[in-house]
Amino acid sequence: MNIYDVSRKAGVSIATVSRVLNGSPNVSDRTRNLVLEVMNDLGYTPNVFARGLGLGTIYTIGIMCSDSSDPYLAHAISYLERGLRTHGYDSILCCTGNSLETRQKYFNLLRSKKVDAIILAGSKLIEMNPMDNQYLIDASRELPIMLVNGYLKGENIYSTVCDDRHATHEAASRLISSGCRDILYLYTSYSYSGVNKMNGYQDALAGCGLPVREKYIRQCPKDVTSARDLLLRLDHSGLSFDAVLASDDALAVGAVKYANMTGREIPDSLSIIGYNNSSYALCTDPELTSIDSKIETLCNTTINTLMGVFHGSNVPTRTTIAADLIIRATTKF
Amino acid sequence: MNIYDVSRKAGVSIATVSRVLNGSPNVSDRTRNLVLEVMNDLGYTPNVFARGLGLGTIYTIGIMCSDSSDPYLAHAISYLERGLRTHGYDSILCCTGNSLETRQKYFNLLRSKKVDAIILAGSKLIEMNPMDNQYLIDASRELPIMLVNGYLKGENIYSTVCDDRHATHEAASRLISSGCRDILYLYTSYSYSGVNKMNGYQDALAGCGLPVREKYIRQCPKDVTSARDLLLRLDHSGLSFDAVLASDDALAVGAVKYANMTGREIPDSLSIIGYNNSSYALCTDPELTSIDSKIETLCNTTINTLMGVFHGSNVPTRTTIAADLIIRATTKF
DNA sequence: TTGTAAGCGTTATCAT
DNA sequence: ATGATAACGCTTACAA
Repeated sequence: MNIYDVSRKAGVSIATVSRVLNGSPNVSDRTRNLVLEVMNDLGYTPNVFARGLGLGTIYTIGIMCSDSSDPYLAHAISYLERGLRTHGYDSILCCTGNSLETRQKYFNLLRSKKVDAIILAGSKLIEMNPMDNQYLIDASRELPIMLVNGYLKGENIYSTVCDDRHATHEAASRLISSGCRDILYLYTSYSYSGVNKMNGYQDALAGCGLPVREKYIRQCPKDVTSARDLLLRLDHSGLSFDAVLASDDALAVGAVKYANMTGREIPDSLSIIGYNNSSYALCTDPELTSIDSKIETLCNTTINTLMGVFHGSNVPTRTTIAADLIIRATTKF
Repeated sequence: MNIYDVSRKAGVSIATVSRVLNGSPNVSDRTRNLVLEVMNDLGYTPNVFARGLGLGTIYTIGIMCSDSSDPYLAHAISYLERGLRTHGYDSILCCTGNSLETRQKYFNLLRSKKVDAIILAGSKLIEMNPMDNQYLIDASRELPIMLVNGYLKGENIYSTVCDDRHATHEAASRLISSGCRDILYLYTSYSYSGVNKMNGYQDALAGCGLPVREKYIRQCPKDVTSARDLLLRLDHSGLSFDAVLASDDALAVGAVKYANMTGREIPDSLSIIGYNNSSYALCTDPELTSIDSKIETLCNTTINTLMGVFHGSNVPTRTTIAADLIIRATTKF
């Protein structure tokens, strides 16, 4: 079943069928309807390969992420996929894990599939060592590279980022205004976004004349239990803190559990702020104050920018979206 | 840059290049190495469209799900994607939402992309009305249809399901053994899996000589707050219950929050069991007893079955995986 | 408005 | 072991 079958049955040439297929205006209504009807009768669907061969594109975007089961990335993928589809694009998903090597391998695999663009979701996909991102810069000569919440400078590379630094700056400042002095900062990774968040925290302390102490900046695997246990250990070791600012809601949930275990009152004895305003934030008692990183807006903006690139519009290399502080019950303000 | 460039530079025919590309044994080592070297020099990558045109396959599997941001499905997608990739297959992701119409549309879209198989993740994609699944049965003549935690009878349709019925049966039975008499059952959807879970609950009650009461079987949107509020309302309306068995951890978390708000002791005054053993289960105090539905095993089995189908092995139409009851602190056993 | 025919880059089938 | 060439099914000039 191909375009020839349709053309034969409709009594027109394959060129005409192709025109109908591609919505060319140079077809009479009568012919168009005839062809459409035949297509329907035959249950004809055009062959994408043949089409791709001619067009050099398949209306498919590659999406890379480290792990699609992470709630933040899962939402990102969901929004990206939905958004792309409304523009008539499919998505090939690629979860790369955390090794640079496999990431490059999958990146090339996507390129070999002739995807029209590659979206990198999550700032963990950008390496801190500039050399390690060279493959992206090289590839960007051939196809647009879109970064969701990550930044990399380059000719055909477009970044949409959340203003994480400003967000944690505000969060920490408000903790300080509400009387907190010993704010523990919990983070998981040193990504573009991770560094910005940490800087915001540090700037806020410095801006208020408070010391930035190494001991109050702690790395922790991104899961509830690890965070809870870390805080129990820190507490046990004699470190005193009256607030926890976390780079992810999972860590903040761990802080709530630590407080519950040790009998500390939230927010009177311990204030807690999470990040991402995920469904985790509503799981705890009291519910988490959290920074909404606007993942949906981030994804939609990324897609709009990409469509702009495809249409040759003049689009910004970098778009910054402001985060929102969602105030619930783990803070005194 | 194509196969002609390589053939010219290597001084051989395109047929020979193609043979090298496809690992044909009918090439002398000398020629093979020569061609390989030229390919490397030129940075040549074969064109997937042309290849697909000839082969009629692109080593790509379509994955459909209702919503990739649901934690259960997000994990499923992650496992499926990873597993397929280890077998050399790509995945095209398609989130369809809950309307049958868009589902059919996307299904056909995947078919038109000539994917080698379609995996339907989550039992919500199978309709209760058999007529509405006809499109799957029709399509299964052309390509294998794989169901993850859903069942549909058909020639080329393969199901891998979790024994949900047995799981809730055991959970409810143990609640009863531990002294509970008024077990509230919370569910979200009437899917294949949803119905099985409910039946397990009902059977357990009946098996213990307890009445199955309509009032104790309640539908609820799959989010923490809705579940909490529903329970508050039921409590307020005078319904008395001493246990909650939920079809999803999110609902069970809502039950914990209800208990916290009303001051009911867990598990002494209220026992709670969730489903899926997701990260939600560790967010609450006390932590949730939950049924582990073995999503990873489900996905891996699905992929193994699919590879079996591709290789013409004799594979089972339906594979059932047993769930595990993970006992934590919201039950008296 | 419609048709003809030349690509597009592979794979596969013949010969040799 | 290698080469020539015909598919594969579409798009797109160019002609009519």
